Amino acid sequence: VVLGMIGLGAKSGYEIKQMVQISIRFFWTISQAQIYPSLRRLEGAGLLASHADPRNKRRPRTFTLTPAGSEALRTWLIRDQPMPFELRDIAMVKLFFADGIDPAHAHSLLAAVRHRSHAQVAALQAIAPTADELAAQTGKDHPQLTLQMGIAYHQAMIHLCDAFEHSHGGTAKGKPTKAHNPPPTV
Amino acid sequence: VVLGMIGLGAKSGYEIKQMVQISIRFFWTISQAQIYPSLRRLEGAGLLASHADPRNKRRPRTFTLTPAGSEALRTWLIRDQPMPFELRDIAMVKLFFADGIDPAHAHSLLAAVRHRSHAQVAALQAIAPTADELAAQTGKDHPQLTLQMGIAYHQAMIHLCDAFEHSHGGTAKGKPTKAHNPPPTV
DNA sequence: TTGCCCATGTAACCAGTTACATGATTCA
DNA sequence: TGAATCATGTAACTGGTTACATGGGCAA
Repeated sequence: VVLGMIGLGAKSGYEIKQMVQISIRFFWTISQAQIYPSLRRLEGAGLLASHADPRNKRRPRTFTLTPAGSEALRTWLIRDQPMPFELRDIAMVKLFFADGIDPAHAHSLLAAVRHRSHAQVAALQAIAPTADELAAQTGKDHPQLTLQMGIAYHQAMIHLCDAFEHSHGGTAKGKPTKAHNPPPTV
Repeated sequence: VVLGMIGLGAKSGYEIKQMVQISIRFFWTISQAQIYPSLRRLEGAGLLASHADPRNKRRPRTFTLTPAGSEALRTWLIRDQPMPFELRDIAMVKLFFADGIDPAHAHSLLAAVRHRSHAQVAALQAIAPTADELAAQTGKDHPQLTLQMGIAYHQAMIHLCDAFEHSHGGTAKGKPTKAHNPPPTV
């Protein structure tokens, strides 16, 4: 990820963090505390070159890919390696066990899940213009693809929440509707 | 998860592991090495009671929920807590950066992702009968819901892979088609 | 001159994993 | 009697996090 983001134009650790935040955070996160040690390791391995601004020491060191770094990134990308799919979602765990609680609470759990997916869709759609712009200007359209995958996932979740609710008596009259609920924590 | 699985009828650590494997492993995993210490901790906290078979020491100790354990599970399920969505998917990371590699390799990466989702859908559909049976016999249908969510996710991935490929020249003739590729590692 | 954002760095911790070790039971 | 499966247990590691610390530049 670090090499990839520098390949896409990130120059400092700080910018890497930001780019992750507005691009791949839906399916990959990286904490700031990992980035700086990684940069040093990659530089030590000859995959990155840093150019410190001599006028001051604290301003962002700018990193660029060395030829070896470009090559390492490329070979990693094309490598046919196992790609395990790892999802950890407490919401789904709770939903799975939700037959053990009363229908009212199960209903608001479902509402919380739906609400969360709504929020995720909104957050992802907010960065869509950036991806579209990138595609229009440079032809790089894979970021659009991964973004759409994120959106599609949460739209599917919302759809299934709705379908499940309808199959359970439609307007649950014994229950406060979601509109009156305090917004569930996400 | 441990309390929940025992609530659903798992009696031993071994059975918990198995139940996770055939139910929630799509969105939550738990390694065997965690389970036994957890069981002891939960028993120490008075949430579980164990009944060792006196005739031999190695046979599965059977655990049951104490009233306090039932209550703890229930309050956890209805608790309005943050439910962060955590996905880590190397495949999506590679796809995101795939504009940096040549179209042929990008294409086979896409094929690998599609193939993986196909496999996931198949694996999930294989356990659908179990969930259906549970719903028919006991009325517990939330496991069906979470299962469908897993399936829907991967179907959406497959759909987007196809759409993306079509938008990129349809039958990529410069490329071996997926049918001729060795099955990509997953 | 205060406060906020940019930017880097690190110590301490921790959840969870891999790998290994062991023993009982069942079945061919 | 040997292999496979059921079943439990633990040591060692590790990838990653939180929290804290620092310091420069800029704008009100």
